[in-house]
Amino acid sequence: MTSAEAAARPRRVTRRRAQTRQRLLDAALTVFAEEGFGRSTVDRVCERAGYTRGAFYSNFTSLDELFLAMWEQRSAAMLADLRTASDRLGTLESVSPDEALRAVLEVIPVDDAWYRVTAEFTAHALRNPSLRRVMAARERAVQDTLLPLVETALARAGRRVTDRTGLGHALVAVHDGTAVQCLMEPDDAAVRRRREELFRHVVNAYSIQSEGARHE
Amino acid sequence: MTSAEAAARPRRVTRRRAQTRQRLLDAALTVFAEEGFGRSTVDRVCERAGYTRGAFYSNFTSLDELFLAMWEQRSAAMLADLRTASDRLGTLESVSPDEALRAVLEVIPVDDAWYRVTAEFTAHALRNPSLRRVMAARERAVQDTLLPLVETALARAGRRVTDRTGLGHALVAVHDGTAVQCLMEPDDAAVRRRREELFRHVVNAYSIQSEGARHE
DNA sequence: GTCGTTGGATACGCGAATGTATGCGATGCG
DNA sequence: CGCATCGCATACATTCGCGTATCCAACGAC
Repeated sequence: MTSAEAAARPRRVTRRRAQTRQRLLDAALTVFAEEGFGRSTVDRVCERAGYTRGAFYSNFTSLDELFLAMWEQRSAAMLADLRTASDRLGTLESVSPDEALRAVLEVIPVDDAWYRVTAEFTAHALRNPSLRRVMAARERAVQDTLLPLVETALARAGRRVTDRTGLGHALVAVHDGTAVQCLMEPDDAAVRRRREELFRHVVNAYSIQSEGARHE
Repeated sequence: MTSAEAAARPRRVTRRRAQTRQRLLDAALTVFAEEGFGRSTVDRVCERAGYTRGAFYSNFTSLDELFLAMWEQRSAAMLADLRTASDRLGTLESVSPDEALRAVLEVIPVDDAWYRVTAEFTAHALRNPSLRRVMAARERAVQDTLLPLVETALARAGRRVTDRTGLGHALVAVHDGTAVQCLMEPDDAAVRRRREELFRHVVNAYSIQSEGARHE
């Protein structure tokens, strides 16, 4: 319901149709990552997916629509992974904040292609009010998924979050900022360690030792 | 020396030439911010600058070259501003960390057009090894300028930085991450407050009360 | 199997952007 | 003041990408 494609005519989605649509979406990720969204063309996406432009225009009306659809699909998948990990961690008895952090960072891998696309999408959204709203909604969803997990892990370590919204935004900002750094120097393990370190610091800074908790 | 244009033939740079070159650079910022780098064309940049394509090809060989030149010029200017502010703060007697933070944040305004371009450039650099090196160098320069300033301000508050490189990278990451948030919701003052708050937290997290200092 | 429908390929015309080649006024130099 | 070079405009050929219209094959219902 988030995207606008629901407004089109209610075309019956057959299996065949769904497959080519998906292949186009997958190809789009690769092509956008390689060429950049602005320099990408319908031709290239189709070529990569193994179709011709006829298939494209039968499934999408513009590159923008494909881009948005792809981004929404991929980030929804990422969010689902996050929820799964969150549930899994929730059932465990003892989870240290460090373990929780590691688990989250594993689920949200700093994938090269995906982050390139995200960077493009961000730049694109800065120019497009409706895309801005999409991104804002996504950020809220991420926070809603992430915060309970973080709070649970912290609670087990005897800490309580002081500023929920502050922490939520901080986590997203830190993720975005450090992800770029990781991709800029992909072979430097130190960058990733610093990333983790920064997350730890931030989580600590936005929480305090809760009164009833005994230390260690 | 950072860019590669020095490899061209040593063309005498007359005043006239420098002017049109500069106007093209200025126009590029606007156009790239409005249309996105990928969607920008030589035509549009020239139109905006008040020239024709002849002028462009007389000064640059490609849009990529113009983009890089523009980015380097603007970020060099920003760095110069930062140094100026740093020097000015250095001469003052008492500067609280908060004041220093404010001063720095004012010098690095989250300018809409500029940050859109930065986002584009980042995305572009993620795809281009040589641009990556340029960005990495720039980040190092920012850190080299910023860290002394932060350390001085902290020292006056009786604090000492524990992990310089960690703090440097953290500051850049936080800036990038929060700048996006500020631009996504430009009218929301709360976002900017959270940004400042996060900076404070990070600076605190990467420093400790130094031994010889008396509190207040 | 037959027929209607659907999915995608092919063919076409068009506009836009590119890069180059050439022309011409402006500018600097003696 | 005249000449040579410079700087930008103009003209041109070409390529590229788009969107549509049409066609053919695969599929599904019965």
